[in-house]
Amino acid sequence: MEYSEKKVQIMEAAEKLFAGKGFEGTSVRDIAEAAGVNLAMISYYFGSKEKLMEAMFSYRSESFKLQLETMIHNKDLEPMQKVEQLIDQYIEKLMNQQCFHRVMVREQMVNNNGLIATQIQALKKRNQELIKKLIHEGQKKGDFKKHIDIPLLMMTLIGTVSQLVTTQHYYREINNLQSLSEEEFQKHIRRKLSQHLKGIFKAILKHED
Amino acid sequence: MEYSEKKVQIMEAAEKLFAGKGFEGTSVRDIAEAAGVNLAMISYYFGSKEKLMEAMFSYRSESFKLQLETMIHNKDLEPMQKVEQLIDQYIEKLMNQQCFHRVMVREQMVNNNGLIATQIQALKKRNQELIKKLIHEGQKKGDFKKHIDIPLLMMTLIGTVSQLVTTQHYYREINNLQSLSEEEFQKHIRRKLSQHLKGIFKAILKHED
DNA sequence: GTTTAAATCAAACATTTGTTTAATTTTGTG
DNA sequence: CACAAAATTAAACAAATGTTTGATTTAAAC
Repeated sequence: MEYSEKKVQIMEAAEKLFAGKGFEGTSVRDIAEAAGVNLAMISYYFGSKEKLMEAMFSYRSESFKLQLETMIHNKDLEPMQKVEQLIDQYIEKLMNQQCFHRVMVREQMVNNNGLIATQIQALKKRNQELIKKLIHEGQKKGDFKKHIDIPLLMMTLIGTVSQLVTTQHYYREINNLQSLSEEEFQKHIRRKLSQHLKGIFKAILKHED
Repeated sequence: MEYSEKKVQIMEAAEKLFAGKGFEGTSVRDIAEAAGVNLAMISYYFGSKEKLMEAMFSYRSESFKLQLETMIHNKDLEPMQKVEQLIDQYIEKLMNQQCFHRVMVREQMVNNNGLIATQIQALKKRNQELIKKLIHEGQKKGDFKKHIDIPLLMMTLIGTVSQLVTTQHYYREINNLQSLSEEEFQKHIRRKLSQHLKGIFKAILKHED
């Protein structure tokens, strides 16, 4: 599907609303108003509300993929450095697309076997493969421990970032960070998260217990 | 509010539906049918759909609280043992109330300042206080490191469990666990999670880096 | 400038929504 | 049994929903 300016306009408005109020909680009229287009344009361009959601998903999925292919084959980086880059990339992607992430969190809770579930599954599988390669490489080099539960490790990476993104207002309050500007706060989160997760990964991948 | 048998019947049906399709995605007629009561009974008992949600939330919140008060003051347990019990209790609560948890995940994403947001905030604060006490005790005894970011640590605990609960079908597939019965699979998850999180906590609380 | 297709619009469409009504049945109490 | 309160029901309600229609405007091509 090609994305005309108007289409993108609608998809981005829809994304924001879906993130805040959910798919069912957002009316087509809400979307039309937020996008500044006539109500009928949504059916005209996408066919239906459901198909708008699918289109938005495809649109965002593309830019949500981690860009690791070249980095992975870089011989100048230690495995641990690569893992750290993976963590930072993941944080970056997720923090930069918080709305889309919220939509994804909602969607993956319903185990429908529609187009969107398939897309989420594909995204997950792709990232899982990448980190698997990375860790196996480190194990072969003797840098990492044997017997690492990679899916569980991914749960911790994704889960921690996701939890912070979806409940950041709590985090902000509990840490008395209201004085920070929104931008400063976002930077603060990224730095903290990066540090925290790298520590966890290092411990799991390297330390003996 | 007192919970008559019929009220509980309705709340539990609603919980299950809200978990699967969200609040807005569930119609009052859906709930009535699932609970086996007449449509009008929901307004009759609860006043409105919104108030039913709030009632269900209060009802479930009560049994969702961690029971740690007595354990915390037990002098026979090492701080690390207490942390491990905290982890296991958290896993237990969340795995036993997966539907309610899903509803909570959805709700805490919308930063409304209604009754439900307040209840979630209270729950979080309570658990946060408990673990704070626990960790400070361990630090005083010299068992744990100084400078631990407790809120972030909670993000990892809650986030990891939550991520696994909300995407367990994906986890099951990637690990080729389809042959297990549902019950066996749930047990498998608990064991794995417990082991995994205890390792992380131990590393963060004890290891120097 | 005319023609043709695409884009935009207000209005209408049929359903579904949450809630209320008013009548009926059940239950508990004397 | 008689009576009152509570519980249950089918029907109706207005409002909101996603989608379609048919007319009108804009844009592009010749």
